[in-house]
Amino acid sequence: YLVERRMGKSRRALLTQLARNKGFRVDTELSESVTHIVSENNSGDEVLAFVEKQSTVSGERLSAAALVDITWFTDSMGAGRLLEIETRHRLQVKSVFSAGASSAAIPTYACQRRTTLNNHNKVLTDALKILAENAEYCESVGRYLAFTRVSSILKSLPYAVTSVDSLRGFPGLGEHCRKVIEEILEDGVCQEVESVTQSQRYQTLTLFTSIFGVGVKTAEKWYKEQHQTLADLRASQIRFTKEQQVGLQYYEDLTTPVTRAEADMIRKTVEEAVYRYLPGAVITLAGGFRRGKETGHDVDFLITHPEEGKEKGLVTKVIQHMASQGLMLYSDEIGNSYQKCRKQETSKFDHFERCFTIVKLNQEPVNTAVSGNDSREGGQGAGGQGAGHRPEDKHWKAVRVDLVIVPISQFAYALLGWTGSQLFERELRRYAKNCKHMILTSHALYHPQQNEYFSAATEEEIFAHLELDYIAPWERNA
DNA sequence: TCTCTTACT
DNA sequence: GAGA
DNA sequence: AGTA
Ligand SMILES: Nc1nc2c(ncn2[C@H]2C[C@H](O)[C@@H](COP(=O)(O)OP(=O)(O)OP(=O)(O)O)O2)c(=O)[nH]1
Ligand SMILES: [Mg+2]
Ligand SMILES: [Mg+2]
Repeated sequence: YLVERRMGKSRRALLTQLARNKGFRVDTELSESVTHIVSENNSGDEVLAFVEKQSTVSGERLSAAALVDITWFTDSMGAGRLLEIETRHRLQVKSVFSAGASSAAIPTYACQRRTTLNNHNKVLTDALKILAENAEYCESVGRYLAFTRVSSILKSLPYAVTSVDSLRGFPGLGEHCRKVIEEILEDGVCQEVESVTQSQRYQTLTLFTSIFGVGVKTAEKWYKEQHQTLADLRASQIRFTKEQQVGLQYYEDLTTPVTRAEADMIRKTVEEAVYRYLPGAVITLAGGFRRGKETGHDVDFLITHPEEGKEKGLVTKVIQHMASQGLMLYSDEIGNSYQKCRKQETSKFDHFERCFTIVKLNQEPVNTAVSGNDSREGGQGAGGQGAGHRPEDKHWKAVRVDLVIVPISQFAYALLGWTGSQLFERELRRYAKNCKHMILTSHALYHPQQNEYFSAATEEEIFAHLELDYIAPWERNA
């Protein structure tokens, strides 16, 4: 396999052709059948990083392939056969651990690790996620966290786990998780996980908690009342909250993943409304999309202004404007009144506004047959006919959108707080408290003992205050 | 035995 | 469920 | 009780 980076498309094609003419096999895809990875003008570390990125999809194991310099390739071409790899051919990997030795200790907190989207252990992490969810359904926060943390460690590994022995020293990985992993490595399934997923309780609570406005408590209550399907709920006499009403009404749309392209379209709409009132405002896409995800359950935006205070009261205006366009299907504004009024202290806090909305995203009329939302009454304007199916002329989609208006002085904290992932946030705050005796929120970082607040203009500065290595947004997929 | 993120409606 |  |  020839690495294109720094070699160039044309030169790579030329060398590939040349080698094949001489009877060598050259693959254009990385796979486990690759024996040599040849690169030109890249360091061993760079090639390794590249290989890791490539092998994300199917988690192939390439550890057998040797990383070699172009000189090995040219020498071999000259000799007309595959030469033994000499030291001068071998690309040096700085991290020393190329030889397969178990590498450095894994740090305890997810905020001390880099977790990108290429998960080499999806089967294992999916299984642990199911046990975590099930613990949540048993209202066991502790067990939920324990399973979730181990799952996150496996997501951060640059290789696929193949033996339980290699798991020694992993923080938070105890008897129970080890047994789960062992069973899956052995025969592909774990009995406990299988019995959870096939249980009626797990399936029903998963369905009910996927409704906006429904948490574990409510799902459990409805399950105990013998409800099992959305149709049951809709046909019942249950008194739904406003959130649950829209959650059921737009269920189909809200459970359909939002694409990056849709996020960009919504950004345009938000920009138009925001700039109308505050032309100098700056809008930043946060949440999972900022971490590089291709899809999400919602779209998260941060809005600020270079002049402190200019942003005050913006949320309401933006919501009202979008509502006047008929684009606001639901909104819940959240201000900043303190439940716990801790001391006086500056205008450090003050205005910080949020709004959870459901917006109407206009779409091109699409021809792909059946799909629909609420099974009884269709959309607003037009006639929703066919029982349970989307009318042909429904040309929009309901999308959850979160808006956060933040004064520039708190922007870095809000950005860090709203970029996630959720586990990354919890771990950052847990680390701050336990290791640094500090409290981190999405507004500030402070030291209660010394009554000191830390200002930060960038996320880098916050990591520095915490004495953590900087972790980039795409490495926060814990 | 205690802890497990923090803040809002 | 696991660590301090 | 729910949301992020
Ligand atoms: N502190 C704190 N922050 C949270 C919590 N839940 C979410 N956040 C932050 C981090 C998230 O990345 C950000 C946006 O939340 P979302 O629910 O939209 O999740 P995210 O965008 O990561 O994924 P998504 O694709 O939307 O499901 O808000 C929480 O429980 N505590
Ligand atoms: Mg999101
Ligand atoms: Mg969100």
